[in-house]
Amino acid sequence: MTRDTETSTTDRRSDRTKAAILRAARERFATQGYERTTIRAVASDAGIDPSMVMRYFGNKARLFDATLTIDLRLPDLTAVPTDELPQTLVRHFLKRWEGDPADDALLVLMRSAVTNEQAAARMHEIFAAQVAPALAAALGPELAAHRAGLVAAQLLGLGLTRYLLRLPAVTTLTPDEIEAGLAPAIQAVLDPN
Amino acid sequence: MTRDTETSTTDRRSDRTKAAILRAARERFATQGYERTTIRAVASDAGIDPSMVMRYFGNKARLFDATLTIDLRLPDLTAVPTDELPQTLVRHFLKRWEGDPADDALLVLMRSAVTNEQAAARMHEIFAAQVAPALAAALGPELAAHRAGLVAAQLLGLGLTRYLLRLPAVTTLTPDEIEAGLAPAIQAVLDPN
DNA sequence: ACTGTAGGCCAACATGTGTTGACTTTCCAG
DNA sequence: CTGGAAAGTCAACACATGTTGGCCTACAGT
Repeated sequence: MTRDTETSTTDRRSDRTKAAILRAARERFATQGYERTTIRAVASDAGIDPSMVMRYFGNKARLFDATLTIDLRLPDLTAVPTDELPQTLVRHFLKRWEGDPADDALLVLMRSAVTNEQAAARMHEIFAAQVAPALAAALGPELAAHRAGLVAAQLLGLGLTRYLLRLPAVTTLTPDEIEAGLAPAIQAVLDPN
Repeated sequence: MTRDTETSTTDRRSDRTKAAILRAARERFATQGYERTTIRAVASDAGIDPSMVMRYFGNKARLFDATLTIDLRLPDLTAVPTDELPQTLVRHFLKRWEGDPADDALLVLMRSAVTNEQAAARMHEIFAAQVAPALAAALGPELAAHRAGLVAAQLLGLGLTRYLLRLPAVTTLTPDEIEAGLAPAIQAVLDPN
């Protein structure tokens, strides 16, 4: 598509198609989930032959796996005052998702993790590696251990109902309304009493 | 299995196998979702031939549809004091799910609704027909209209993380801990301020 | 006993899928 | 120029799945 005469260090031709495959795969997995996404469709989106997908990623499961590299990009929660923590969280996820939910890897993952063990396992990893530590740093380890799960439940519940199920009662709310409604709820979960 | 010499009014032989198919289908759809559930597997579970499934239900989509008759069995929320409403809700859903999540139709539906339009539409119906009115009766229509979605998000978020994704941080909590942690959160969502 | 019908089984078809291997084209190093 | 590897295409295999239609079997009504 674009001119590419500028040869950046390692700019093999395969890198571009590999990237195109990944982009197409993310899109498909995101909108249709693992089972309904076909190698043929991904290849077609990427403008190449299905066998290329196999050459670069081995098989469907590994392609899927390559798709699931996720960085929640959580801000440093120790820098925010405790009482602003809930709204910071809600705002952070809303911001991520309001852009283009269809290619946010976290939603991709949610959609698949519900029926796919591999994806569910990856979800556990992400929670353990990113969410839990961030909350532990902000709240102290004991409290976080008991409450992090419920916080995740609330945030994922929002993602589920608004972006995957698209429940009208949730999609009609504005981001501001959601922030105003949900932040106090998360605050309540975090309150130690 | 059981003796059935007592012929209750309309006890055709087909009714039993039809019921067996439905039971098997619920179980499969619940644990594997729509796509990964095969007619052959359902038939095998029910101990009959795949073609029987077609005879009774026409096709896979209609079998699925027959599976989705859901009654949340929400208690009469007007009978509970407003400040006990959240814990009543949390307890109600926990009770339903703690029994055998695998054959609770609501979880079946959630699992499928994430990738299946038909199921998602049914989810909308159930929310509109059961959750929204119950909350409207207890809270008044205006408040309910703005908050019911977030309440649903929180309850479904619980179901998602605990029973579908099985996040350790949530599965390790006891029902009592969940009730104690989540009820105040829902209360916060309902607080009009 | 006879027969029609509902309940059930079997074998096959059509299709879509993941995956493979052989063949062609591109393109750069020597 | 030229050879050989990298990048890509093509056609097919093997298999699972939804679905169909023909056949068998039990059994209730006559």
